[in-house]
Amino acid sequence: MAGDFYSSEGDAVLREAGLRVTRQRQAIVRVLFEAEDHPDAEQVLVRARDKDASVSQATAYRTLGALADKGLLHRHMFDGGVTRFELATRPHHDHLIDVESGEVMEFVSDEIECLQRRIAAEYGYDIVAHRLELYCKKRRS
Amino acid sequence: MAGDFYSSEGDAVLREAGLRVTRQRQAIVRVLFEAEDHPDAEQVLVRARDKDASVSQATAYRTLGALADKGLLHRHMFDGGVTRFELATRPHHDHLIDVESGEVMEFVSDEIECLQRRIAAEYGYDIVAHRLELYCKKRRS
DNA sequence: TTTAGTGCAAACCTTTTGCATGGCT
DNA sequence: AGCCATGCAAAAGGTTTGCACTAAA
Repeated sequence: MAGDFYSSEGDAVLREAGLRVTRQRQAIVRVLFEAEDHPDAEQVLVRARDKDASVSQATAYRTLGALADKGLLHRHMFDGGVTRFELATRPHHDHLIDVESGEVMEFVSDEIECLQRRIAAEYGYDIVAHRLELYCKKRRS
Repeated sequence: MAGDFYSSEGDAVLREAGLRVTRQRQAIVRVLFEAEDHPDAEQVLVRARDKDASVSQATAYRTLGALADKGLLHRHMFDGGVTRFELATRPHHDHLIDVESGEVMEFVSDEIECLQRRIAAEYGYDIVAHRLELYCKKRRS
């Protein structure tokens, strides 16, 4: 049931990207739909192999790259070193990272979005994309 | 004259980091003081060799890494793939990147800084660091 | 003199790619 | 059938590290 749902959703994403629907890609996209975190390629690979053991590293990277290039997936590099992925179908948000636990939270601020556009405009620019990350420590008071 | 100035400033930075003052490191730090852009390790290396041909790749990476770890240098990963450096002694600012020319501009917005702190506080957090990058295209109107 | 820094080259790690085979459409 | 996708393994690109030697303190 849940599997069917994700599977169909996933197939749609793949077709939208102009990619053929293969077992391996279905496994990868399902992992992305089920992910509640921001997995990197290695984690996606491991989880996808749980669904279909035949998924190779090359296919994981190629599929993630293709989906990201088509704009269906967002790439993040929170720490540096590893690229993390997130479905672009999710509503826009920025990230708050707990530097002690590594937990990543999401937030939205229309005020900040608005200020960003104003700043870009002052320089004569239009924003194509932006990245806002807050690295934080839990307040102990 | 200018050389002496930068040299002294550089020596101070190195001592502050608890590092020994060597010719190679002096060359590297001077490059950072003179840089008006956000060079990556490779660029720092090339420019440093211009001042002292004996600077090796290993020393460039080791020195940049040590200074960054000590907080005297900021690391950026604007595009993904390459780490770029910037002296931390410079006043705080965020970045606006022209995606067509690659040019990096700097800006400050007290309003945004303030909103960020407020958002973190809502989650019970204090901001340790943040990253705000606006990827933009020149407005053609 | 002691201890940290250096260059060189090899090792690392994540990501990409060439190639022959396999499988959507 | 045709063309795209796959797995494997090798390559690439940036960064790190082991080691014997050199130089700052």
